[in-house]
Amino acid sequence: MGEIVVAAWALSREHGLGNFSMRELGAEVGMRAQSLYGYFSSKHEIFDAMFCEGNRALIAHIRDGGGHDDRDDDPREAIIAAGRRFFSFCTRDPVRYQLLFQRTIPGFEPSPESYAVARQAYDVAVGPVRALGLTDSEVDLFVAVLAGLVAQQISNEPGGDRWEQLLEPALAMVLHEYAPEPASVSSTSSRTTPSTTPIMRSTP
Amino acid sequence: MGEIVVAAWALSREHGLGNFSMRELGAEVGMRAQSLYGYFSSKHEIFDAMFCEGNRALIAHIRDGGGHDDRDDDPREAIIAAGRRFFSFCTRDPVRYQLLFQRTIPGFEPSPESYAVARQAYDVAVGPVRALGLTDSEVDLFVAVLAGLVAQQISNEPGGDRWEQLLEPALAMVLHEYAPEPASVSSTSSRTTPSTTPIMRSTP
DNA sequence: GTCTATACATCGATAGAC
DNA sequence: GTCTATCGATGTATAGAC
Repeated sequence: MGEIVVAAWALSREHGLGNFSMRELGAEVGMRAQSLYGYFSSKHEIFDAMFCEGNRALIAHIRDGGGHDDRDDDPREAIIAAGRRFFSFCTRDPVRYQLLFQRTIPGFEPSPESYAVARQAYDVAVGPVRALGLTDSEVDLFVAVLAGLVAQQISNEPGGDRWEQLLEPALAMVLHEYAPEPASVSSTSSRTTPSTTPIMRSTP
Repeated sequence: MGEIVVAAWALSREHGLGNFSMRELGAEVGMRAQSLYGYFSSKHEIFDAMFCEGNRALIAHIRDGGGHDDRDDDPREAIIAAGRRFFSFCTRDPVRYQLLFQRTIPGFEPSPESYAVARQAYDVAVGPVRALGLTDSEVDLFVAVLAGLVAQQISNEPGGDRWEQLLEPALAMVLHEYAPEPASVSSTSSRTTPSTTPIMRSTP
């Protein structure tokens, strides 16, 4: 059962997401295609198991992705660190990224159970940003910037670091623009509010 | 020939990108599936024609997307305007966006001819940002922010404006952070360099 | 639980007649 | 140029032996 999902990931990384036949997948685990239907009632159910497992892996990767760092006590450093972990999670396995965030398999919709895991993963990933007390719109902007960097890296230079190098300055830019200055070091800054008008959203 | 491509777009918008059979496409233009091979030697060649046409449409949309505006004399306003045009181009036709920028059709690679059009479209779209004299990395950041907003809008709220509303503040943020102040209005600003260190890139 | 065997509709694609 | 005929492969499904 788990072995089938592992083989499905392997074949997807080899030939592209979902580009494997049931006969091929069966051969990979020493079965005929028909026997797979004893475990999954359709190919989409296999995708659903992959989707669920991928989101669980994201949760684990964000949570324990590098042990505790003293700098995590600084919420800004925690955000950068979480961003790095999310970025590496996506770029190190573009096929998984495609299944989890692009969802391009025709007709595939995750089951309610798997979708709940995906929502949980989102909450975990976005936690450090929320902890800063930003508005929903500002959280949206954070996530969009990170998503944009990931998407550009994967589609334009898979395996490279051209956009990964922009991660820290980009997140620092958003922090600099929208997060209140930390009440430490020095209070010489005369500015306590964001330098631009707060972002307004129409949909609450 | 053009009629076939039009029908391919229509079917893709109806059933998802590429989710049409040659038989279905043939029926749409009053042919049998086999006759389509007199115009295109494979289904991928149809995708290539769609890809090429989509990029030509992008070039046209960015160039004449709203007549001349006096504010276009201000390079910052020109950037915001170009960003808006790119955003609307993508969100108004998510299937086209998927073909041009996600490229999720298994095994499809655009021909060199079509890819050249795509590069030209990129140059046109990014022109206003380049005109500001930013580094390549800063241009990358601009594009990534815009790409992230588009991706989030399309995948999380197609037809809505939750991320579209972030477009102007987001681009203003990048301008505020990386572009020198315009030499107009007042010179009271003591800051003439970006507030953070310039972005460095490893790959030249 | 997995096998063999068989089936069906559909797919992209090709060959050859007209 | 468009057709008929046909190909191998696919996802899905069922029946029955071991």
